[in-house]
Amino acid sequence: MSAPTRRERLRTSTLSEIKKEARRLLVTGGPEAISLRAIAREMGMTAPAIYRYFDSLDALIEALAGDLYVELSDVVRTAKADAGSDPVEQLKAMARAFREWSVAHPAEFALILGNPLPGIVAFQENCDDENHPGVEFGRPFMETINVLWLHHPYPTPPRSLMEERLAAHLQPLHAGHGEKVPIEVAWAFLSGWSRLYGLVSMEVFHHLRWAVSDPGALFEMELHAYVDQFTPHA
Amino acid sequence: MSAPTRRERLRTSTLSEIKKEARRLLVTGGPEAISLRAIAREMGMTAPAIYRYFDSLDALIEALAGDLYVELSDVVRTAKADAGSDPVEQLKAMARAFREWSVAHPAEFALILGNPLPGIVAFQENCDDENHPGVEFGRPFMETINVLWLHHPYPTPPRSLMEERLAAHLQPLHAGHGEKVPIEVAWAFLSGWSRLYGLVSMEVFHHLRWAVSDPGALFEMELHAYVDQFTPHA
DNA sequence: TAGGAAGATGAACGGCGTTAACTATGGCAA
DNA sequence: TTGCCATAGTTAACGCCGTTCATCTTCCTA
Repeated sequence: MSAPTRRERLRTSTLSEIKKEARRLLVTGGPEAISLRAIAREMGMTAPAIYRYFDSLDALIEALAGDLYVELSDVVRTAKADAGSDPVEQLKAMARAFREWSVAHPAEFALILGNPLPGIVAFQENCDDENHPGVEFGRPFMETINVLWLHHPYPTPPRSLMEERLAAHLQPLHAGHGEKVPIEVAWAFLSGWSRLYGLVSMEVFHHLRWAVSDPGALFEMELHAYVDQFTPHA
Repeated sequence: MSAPTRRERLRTSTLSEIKKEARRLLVTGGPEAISLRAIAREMGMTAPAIYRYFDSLDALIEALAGDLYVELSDVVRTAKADAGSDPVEQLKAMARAFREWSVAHPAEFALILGNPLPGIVAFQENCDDENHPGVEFGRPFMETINVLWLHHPYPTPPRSLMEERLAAHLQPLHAGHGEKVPIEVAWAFLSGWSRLYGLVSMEVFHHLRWAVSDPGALFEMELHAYVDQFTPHA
């Protein structure tokens, strides 16, 4: 726990400058515009020097993806914290925060939540770790839905269906989020997340252009329909 | 309407061989593995020769994407035709066919339904044409949901919400599918398609690995939940 | 049968990731 | 203070890539 030496300070500074430049390229030219030579050029260095900091371009991209996951997780977590104490409002705030970040950062979204590049595949491999960024990202959603379930149960598919189709295949989720996640919570989470992801992903990738001129409005409608299942009806 | 000349026959044959080879590269190495030089090498040609057939690599990829859209549309249409006359069964068959094609052809899925490459962006631009492959792909879904709605209305979000959030922004959809699509059908289609897309996309891109070991089972459960809304309950 | 269009070629330009050999430098131990 | 060595950075090179240009061959047609 000693103060970092001068060498160490320089090293971490260069390291983050590399990633900053990589992100700039990502934003301006998409994932495949990230190149060691362009990064080095912009930094006044030569490309091979970067190999002192990353094993390969893929490793750099993987590290960048990790950072982005953390950034997105923070955005979502902050939105939840600012949303008051009503779990339904928390859920809406998190979903909106996720969409807004994604729409505002399409290239970053593409990198971590789109078609995985070679460098990203490895990133997804060991996600059974409970500290993996992906797991961390899902946690606030899971917790909120858990609160909702404990507060007043919402309708779910028949238990028999959930047992057969879901409970038998949840080892990875339990590894990250603990064994005590009720099957109903796991269902509501996965069902909701896939809807959220589908909608946002289609908007970010312009796969809704042919149908709708204001994806944000469609999102709000679907969000309304989703949280509606959690509010008991007369 | 005359018989194709020898030149023309050779040309179309070379053209489709190029695309065949491009797809082989796509499948074995992902979208960014498609390269003119590799295609030419495999065909016993040199790279510049391909410029007689396509303006650029991006144009080739765009053409390939068009073919793949048609292939996927055919798969879905065939599944519908083989599913009998019950619209709910038709819907399930189409959804399953979509998933199966996607899981079996992850690289192709990534190309046409994932993070758009530069060459794909142009492909998405003029999708207000009613013959655009994307519109064509959605048509059998839309038609089936339309039949369901006419047969016996299913529950929807409040009309006021649909009017405000959806009806005002449906010009593109109406351009492709006609003005007469009821708002309830548009809603059920978009809602269902985004769920289907989200789930399949996450499975294909391995974004469910951290949660579920058998995405197919989750898919079946969600499909069940989705079509359930179309079957009137006592 | 002459000529022009279409198909294909080789060379070249600038870009890329990556490796290898080499140089300069900062910080620590003797 | 001196000597050393790990660390950071360099240049040069290899083999990919898309693309352009000038050139050559082949086929079809007028």
